[in-house]
Amino acid sequence: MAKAGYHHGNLRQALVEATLQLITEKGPQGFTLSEAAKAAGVTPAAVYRHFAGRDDLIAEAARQGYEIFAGLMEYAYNDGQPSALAAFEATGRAYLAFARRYPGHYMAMFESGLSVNANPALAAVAGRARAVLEQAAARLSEHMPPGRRPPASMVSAHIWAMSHGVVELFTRGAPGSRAPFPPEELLETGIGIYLRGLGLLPPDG
Amino acid sequence: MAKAGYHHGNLRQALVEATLQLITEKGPQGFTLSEAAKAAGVTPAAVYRHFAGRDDLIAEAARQGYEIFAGLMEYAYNDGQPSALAAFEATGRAYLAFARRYPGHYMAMFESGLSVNANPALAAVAGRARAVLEQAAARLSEHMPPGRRPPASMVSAHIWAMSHGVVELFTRGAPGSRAPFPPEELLETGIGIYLRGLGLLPPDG
DNA sequence: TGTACATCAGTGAACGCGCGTTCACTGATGTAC
DNA sequence: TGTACATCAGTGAACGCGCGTTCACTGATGTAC
Repeated sequence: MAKAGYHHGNLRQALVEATLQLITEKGPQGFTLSEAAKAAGVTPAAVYRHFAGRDDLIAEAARQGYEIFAGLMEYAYNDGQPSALAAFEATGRAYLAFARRYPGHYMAMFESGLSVNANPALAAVAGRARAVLEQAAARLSEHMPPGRRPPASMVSAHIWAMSHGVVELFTRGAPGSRAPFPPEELLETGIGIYLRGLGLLPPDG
Repeated sequence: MAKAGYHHGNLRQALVEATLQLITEKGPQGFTLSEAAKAAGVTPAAVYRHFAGRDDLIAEAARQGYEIFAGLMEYAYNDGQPSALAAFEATGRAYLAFARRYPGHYMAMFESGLSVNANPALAAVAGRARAVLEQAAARLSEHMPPGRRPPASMVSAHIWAMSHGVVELFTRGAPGSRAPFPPEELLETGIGIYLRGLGLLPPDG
């Protein structure tokens, strides 16, 4: 890792990691290209060997984040085993765990204001992550009475919105800050009530 | 408004409005004090007559946002009339309407990373807004079987999280961007399913 | 194994720029008489 | 109504700074022979 010479060895990735660290500390808009270079132990000019600029650096951090995210979601979903319901709940927990464990990636992905669709590689992997959520919702829908079930994409949007809201409002020292409950509990109970509303859990489970 | 002389007349508020405009366009971290001054037609130095710096400017924008927000929520809640349920749903709609109508305020409040508790005036009015949500949830709880009802503060946190998530993910050109449904519909159906899960709406209403 | 050479990652100096912040000032406004 | 004066909001020049970006360069690494 520390090659400590004229050539860095793996500067590209070191810059991404410096960026993630800086985003975690100061937010996606709160740092400069020069800071990232310095954090990686390198001259600002060296950054241009690997990235087009600051935005490109953030985009790569986000891309790696989506990669990890998609992997975690797929792993949690586990092909719908042992049951559609259990797998669905596992993806919810995985969402929150990802946000906690990879805050820099999460911020680069969802709070940097970058346009996912402007970057094809980014759009592809983001789509892969979204597909897991939607498949989980679709499999869940099969257990609902056909006439009354909302579209699977709507269910996945609801769950995504609640998960994201919990992360943003209660995971950091944010506005709701008194943090009445642990985020994990908040999300778990919230999803539980929601699933009961869909008729997928017993009325007073 | 346009006094067009050496003295501006109402520079303080003009600066806040310039700030709101800039936040809407470039995000809470994406503009400078000098830009705000220029947008208000004034020298950067003049800003210091009214604000301690850029953060103070953002804090005042957020404070005014919380003021408007609290007022809208109180108006929508309408003292729980005509029913606890209807009033609760109205606050949900008001939340989204606020985010749409006052995007600069919303971003200053929830996306600027400012610490609400660092500023007493801000903390006070933010608390007032939160109190409306919690009261709405508390009144709703009274209609639930006592043994099984979750705490009112949890219910209000759930709803707040889902509302915020819908705003962040589906209201702007954000990551979920294909925007499968109008945000208003998404929030309304989401809250509906959630309330059904609480036993407050008939199982297949 | 040794030498010559090509490659290219990173340097460091340079540039012009806009930033935040300060300061003595200026001139518009309001008020006392 | 008119004059003198106090107030204070906004000016404009100045400062030092760090930024993004470019450029010719340097020196470490890899490879051909």
